[in-house]
Amino acid sequence: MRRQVVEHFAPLWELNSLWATLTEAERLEVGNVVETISYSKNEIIHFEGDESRWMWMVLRGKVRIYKEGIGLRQQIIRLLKPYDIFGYRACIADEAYNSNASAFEDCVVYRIPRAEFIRLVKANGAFCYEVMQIMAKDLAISEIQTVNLTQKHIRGRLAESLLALVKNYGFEKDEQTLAMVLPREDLANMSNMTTSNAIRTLSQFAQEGLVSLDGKHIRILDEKELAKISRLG
Amino acid sequence: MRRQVVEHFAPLWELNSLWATLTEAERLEVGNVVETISYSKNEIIHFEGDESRWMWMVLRGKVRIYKEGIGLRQQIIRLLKPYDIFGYRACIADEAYNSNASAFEDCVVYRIPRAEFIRLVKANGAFCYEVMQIMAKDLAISEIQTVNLTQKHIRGRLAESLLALVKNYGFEKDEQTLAMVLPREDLANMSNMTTSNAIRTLSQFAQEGLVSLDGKHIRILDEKELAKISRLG
DNA sequence: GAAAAAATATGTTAAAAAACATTTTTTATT
DNA sequence: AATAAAAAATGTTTTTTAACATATTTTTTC
Repeated sequence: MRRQVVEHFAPLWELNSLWATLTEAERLEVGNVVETISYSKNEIIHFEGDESRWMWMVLRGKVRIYKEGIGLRQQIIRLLKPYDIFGYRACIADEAYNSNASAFEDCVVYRIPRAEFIRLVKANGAFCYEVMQIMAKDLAISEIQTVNLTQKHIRGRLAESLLALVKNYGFEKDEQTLAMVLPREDLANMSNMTTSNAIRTLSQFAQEGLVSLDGKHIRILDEKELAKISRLG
Repeated sequence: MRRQVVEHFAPLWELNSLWATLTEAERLEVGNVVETISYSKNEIIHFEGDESRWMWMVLRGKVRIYKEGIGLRQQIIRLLKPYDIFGYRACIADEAYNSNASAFEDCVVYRIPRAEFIRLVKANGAFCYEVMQIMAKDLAISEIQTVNLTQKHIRGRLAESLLALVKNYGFEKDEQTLAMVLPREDLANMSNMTTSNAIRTLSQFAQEGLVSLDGKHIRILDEKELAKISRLG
């Protein structure tokens, strides 16, 4: 269940370069209106179509941003980690959220009312520029993703997703095991394929010695070859 | 061939709400560094991977923004019309352009050096906010596009593209003929399908009375049914 | 205006991936 | 620990769409 959290977290401005741009006065203001909320695994944080009343930041855990298309088939747009922001696009465009956000695992988030976020964007040029740069990166990722998902074949798309997970979450201490444990269904929803095909193709990769599988734990054995498969489609 | 244009165009700040935010001093500055360039049909304006030295605005004609994926297959990201801006994302992210821009037809564009554009963004909050809103809209379009192109079948994708063209360019005086004349190949590159399939599916639509075809001119006869085909995938 | 080139049209075949079906394994619940 | 539920694995069939082939029409070039 969603609930207010009493546990203490570091204030926003100590967490990343975005919030570090705030002035003393702004920090006070934001401190007064920020809420800390925890969600349990798979709980929905916001729905596509909901009025964008807040912009959000992940504090702990991972958040899944996804759209539902034809026949409730899900497309994961982004997987977030601590200190990533979300919901900011809808706030800026003054539109409803255009995707769903759900707790990938138990997690804690900060949320700031839209009005306060927009006030900061308009009042503080450095803050605004930071948000812009984040959005510019997200836009590039989205455009690249469109081409990857439409033009590459299943193997290429799956390899692409595995490499994206490596880039985003890195490895465990062994420098091989993906530091992100996810069900095959999510891997499928990232890669625009059915769960069956994600499972099948992943076992093929294992048979070819590109990865090794231990339940949900994936070890990346041949990153170079995966990159090649991804590149060639 | 690309060439400097001597013909007179209205100054930027009279053209749309973005440039209207500039102060007198900024207008002078920009006026000194803006260049007017004309491109002939299908000429490349910038390549993916080129250093983002300018942000651009269409003055006359249409511009095609596209990416090349596997095997040089093209995906059209956006089709622009006068007063639309492009190349701004790469300038803000301080990255190379992530797509190609080419003249869809003979056209004239303004271009502003990246440094000047960034200076404006940082100095003028209203200008910055306008750019942000444009980017927020483009990001939403890109995310929707990803799901459309990956989940819908050929008929749904083609219907979607036709409706997008209607929305973007409108109709001729007859209120039926699409005010945008484009080869089937571009329609295919918008819709993630082969040219053959765009041609075939378009003739099917014609046979079903949804559109009528007169060479490259497309009359939309049953927008409601096209919307239904698009919606159901 | 004739020839060449490009675009459109349409039929056929092959490849890719979804859909469906069933079994096995893992995880959660009592 | 036993049972139920969920996830993973894997084989088969069907659908979708690309690839290929070829003819026709339209546009461009000389």
